[in-house]
Amino acid sequence: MPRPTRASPPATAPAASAAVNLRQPRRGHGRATLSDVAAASGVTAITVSRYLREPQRVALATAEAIGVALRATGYLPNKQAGALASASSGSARMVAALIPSIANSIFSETVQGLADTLQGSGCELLLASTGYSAEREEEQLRALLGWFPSALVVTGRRHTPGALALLRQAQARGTPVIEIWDHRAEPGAERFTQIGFDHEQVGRAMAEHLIDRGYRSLAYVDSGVAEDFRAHERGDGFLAAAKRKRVPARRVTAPAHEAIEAGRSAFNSLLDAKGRLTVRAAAFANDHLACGALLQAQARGLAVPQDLALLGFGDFSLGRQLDPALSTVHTPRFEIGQAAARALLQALRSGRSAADERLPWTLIARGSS
Amino acid sequence: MPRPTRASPPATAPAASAAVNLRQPRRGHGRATLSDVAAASGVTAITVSRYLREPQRVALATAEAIGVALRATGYLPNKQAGALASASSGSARMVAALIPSIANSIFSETVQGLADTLQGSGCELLLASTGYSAEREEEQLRALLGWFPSALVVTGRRHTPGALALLRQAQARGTPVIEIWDHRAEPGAERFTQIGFDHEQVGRAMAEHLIDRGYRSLAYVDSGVAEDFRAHERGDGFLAAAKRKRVPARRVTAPAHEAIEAGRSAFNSLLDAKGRLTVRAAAFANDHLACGALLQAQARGLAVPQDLALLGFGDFSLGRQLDPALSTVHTPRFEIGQAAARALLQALRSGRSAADERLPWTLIARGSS
DNA sequence: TTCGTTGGTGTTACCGCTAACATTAGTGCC
DNA sequence: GGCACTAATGTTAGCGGTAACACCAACGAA
Repeated sequence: MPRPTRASPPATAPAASAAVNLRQPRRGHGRATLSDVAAASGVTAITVSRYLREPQRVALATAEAIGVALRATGYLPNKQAGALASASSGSARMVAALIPSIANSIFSETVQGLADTLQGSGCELLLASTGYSAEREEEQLRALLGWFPSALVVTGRRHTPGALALLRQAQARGTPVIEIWDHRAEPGAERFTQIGFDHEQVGRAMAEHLIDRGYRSLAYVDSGVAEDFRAHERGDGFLAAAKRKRVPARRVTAPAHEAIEAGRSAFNSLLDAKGRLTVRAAAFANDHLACGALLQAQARGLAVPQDLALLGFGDFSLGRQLDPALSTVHTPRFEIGQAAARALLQALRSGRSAADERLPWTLIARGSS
Repeated sequence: MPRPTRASPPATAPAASAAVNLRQPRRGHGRATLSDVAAASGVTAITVSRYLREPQRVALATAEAIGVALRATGYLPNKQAGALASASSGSARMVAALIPSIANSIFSETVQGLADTLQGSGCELLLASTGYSAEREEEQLRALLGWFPSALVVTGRRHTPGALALLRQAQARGTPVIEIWDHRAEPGAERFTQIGFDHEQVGRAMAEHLIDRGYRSLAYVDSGVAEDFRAHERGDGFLAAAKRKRVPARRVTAPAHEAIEAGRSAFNSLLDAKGRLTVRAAAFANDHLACGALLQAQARGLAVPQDLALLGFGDFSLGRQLDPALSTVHTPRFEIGQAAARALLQALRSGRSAADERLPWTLIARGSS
């Protein structure tokens, strides 16, 4: 019995005093609120609020009464209100993530890693995809920021000036900002936490692998998606490494349509006017392209890797099943999501910004190179 | 220094007027608010609010002043506050989606369809994955409901009693609830909008296809994930159709690990003690399983489809590239997301609950059957 | 006794925004 | 001129919750 009669003021006095307030009430949405629970358990709203946040601070008897009332009313806290009342310090948190494409298995696994790790931490995931467009990224970022996310996850380190300003503001206010899938030690001013790896370095490793295997005429088949910056950077690294080793190498760009099909057509750009191969080995922006090229090469009667060596990127299941199996670069796509979630939870807890994390990738030589 | 002197009232009093309200203000988060914009443009907050929602209702001169102030302050509306103030009627909307697994390409494309179609409609996507667990679904649902989403998208029509109650409550309050990936004309009480197709019917079609091709001894290789209800239902339909046609058929269950590998082991359960095939044709819960089995069969020197016919489900890219290409059922995975988004936007606009939608699938006979 | 402490709870104000209603100035019309 | 009517803006009171502070009884120490 938490409280005796209490002052008992002119409680709920009808008729008398309240000549005021004949205004139409703003009907709620029908869900139980804190006050409903409070009324049902004979305390005030703040006590229920305390019970929910720090149960050990209310008396045992009160706690039990509140517990009963909570169950009876089926109360679910309104996180909008909670977040509004205690900007950021509350436990009602939302993480906004922006990724180029959800359907792409690369990113879907990253999102899964994020979602799994966020699970149970009291953070919900607000997701948007940018379609590899920096403008869309800015637009979406603006939309997501309206919800006052407690942390931001964006893909890559290239953003429009507008997006960059928004991200910097958020960071300045103490909202962790994490860039995933990229990691580049750049000097420059205030940066964001990066969780990923260096794509130029991967490109170099790809070139070196092919050169080590003895191929002396190379191509990098780049992604047809103009704003797939990471693929382009791998290409930069590839060409730079080839140049350093004085091995001829060129870059061709695949068409932008469905990737396996694009790989098939990309194969043709490795041929000269008479249909003869112009290179001995090719590296690709992703496994789908590489698989398309592999299938096309075989369809034209070429032997892989004798006539043409192929190297992919991503380690998708398809490549493992072909014959020869595709040599490729395995990327920590799930782990990037996990690490981002861990970093951001850590940052939220500690109040300090999260540390960069460089995640390992591996070049897996299978039959195609 | 947790607390200042306190008790000593005139403490730190700035002498003059305000003897009241020496309470510490609840510092905001540093972002510009409506009042900031209002102050900067010489009007009150409500006018700015009106300008943002119904620009034609403020005078031209005022509108211009506000426009300038908006840009100067870099104002971004706080959607939490907006949603709180105008429960549901506001344009700040959030759609909560619950899917079994984001990494699974089936669902990731559906999420992409959802996200793409929601894009620009002023709805943001709040996403959670359940890992194919009904309990986790309920838990996540509870968490997501805290944000008062304007609409709910859940996968399938099987839910825990608790989740069902929550969904029904939400629906009763006017929140559209959409079940995707399933469509089953069941009598029963108040149902939710369903957007998908009938899995039992697909299962029947799979059996009939194999029987039409002349196979007279069948198996359905079910998903090892206990709560992949839709896969089980396809199995039910498969066995029922076989029974009706008096063709022997049995169900085996694949192990729950990585799907291609699981398919390889599932293949073994089609053999008898002496390693001889016990069936002439097998249908699978998904393409990954089927591909694994196909590769394993070929590895053991069997001819597909002469010795064993195989039929998958899902139409993943891998199956198209194998030799023989995998016969399968193509599903409208992207379209389901699109249709769900369209339906829910429509429901939000009209205030009426959305109509069911049965989406088409197709059985594609390729080389493996 | 006196007073400071502590545990448990209530009061007030406010987060940022919008619904409902109020107010003011201008307009057209008899 | 008086009056209803509209356009433009303001005032007030919330939405549902929590921070800051106030209050009070029970208790222990001086």
